[in-house]
Amino acid sequence: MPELPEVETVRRGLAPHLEGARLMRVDARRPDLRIPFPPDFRQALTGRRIERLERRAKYLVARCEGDLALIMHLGMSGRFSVIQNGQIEAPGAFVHEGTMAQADGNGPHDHVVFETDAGTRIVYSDHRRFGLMTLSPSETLDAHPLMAVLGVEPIGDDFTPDHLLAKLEGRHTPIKSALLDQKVVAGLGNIYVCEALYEARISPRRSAYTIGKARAERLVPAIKGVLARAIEAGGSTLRDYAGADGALGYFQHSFKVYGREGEPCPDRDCGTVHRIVQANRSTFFCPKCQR
DNA sequence: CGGGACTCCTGCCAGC
DNA sequence: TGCTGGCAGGAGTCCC
Repeated sequence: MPELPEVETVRRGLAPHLEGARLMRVDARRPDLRIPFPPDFRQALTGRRIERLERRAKYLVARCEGDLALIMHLGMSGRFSVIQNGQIEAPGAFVHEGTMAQADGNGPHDHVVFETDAGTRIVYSDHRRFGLMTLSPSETLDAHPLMAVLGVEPIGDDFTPDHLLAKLEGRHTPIKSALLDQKVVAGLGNIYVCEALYEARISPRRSAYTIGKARAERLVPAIKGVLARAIEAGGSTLRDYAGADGALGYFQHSFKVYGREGEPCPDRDCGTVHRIVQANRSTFFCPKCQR
């Protein structure tokens, strides 16, 4: 369940190890994750230098020399471990169900191993295999089918109340579902949508097209604020990382409503946090103050 | 064509 | 105690 802030935290943790490094060895231990690895995956990447590690929505993109981009998605359980001199030096990036042992590259869920010219091993583990890795020409990355459908970045200047209103026009789906649609805004997941709607005091059940200007002007800053604080928390986790368990991710943060069914409305103490199911996903909200 | 249901996958945990 | 079924969900696909 990494959402935008967790992916950004992973990017910041991996960038020092990947940017400027050359991949000396690339090993995919199985034919696929959520989608098959490209047939030339290993061959195309081996020997190539990575210039930049970028993030687009929940995707990581390694921009390589020679017009090649490596597109990566963590799915729900994807994580990276960085191993230097046989020791795990940097966080494994993301753990969401308790604490798992750091990947050493030999575990049953260690699916991809990169080795750089600095002698660093970067191991991608993903026990549910909802993640993916694929390749694209770098120059036409935005036209890649996975990228072309994505809406604007919620933390960017293009994400404004007016932009959101235009995207929601005519959409009769609940606002909760609309915000999970990566075409509307790219990078939100179940948890931060619940949190942002709570902060903006908007009911997750409200039809998207009825949001209106005033609510949109609360919702957009709420989304940006929730994400910014989560990125900040991830950053401090990275800085503080000192060889503990390497766990990064949601469960270092605390949420106001997500997972808090039955608890009192934390900010306004006006009601109780309820859990409902929308589009097969749990939604947590306070029916008293979210309208 | 919009929108909801379904699907992939595996670890975990409540409940019997 | 040990098994089982349900649940978690990102995002593509399918169907009404």
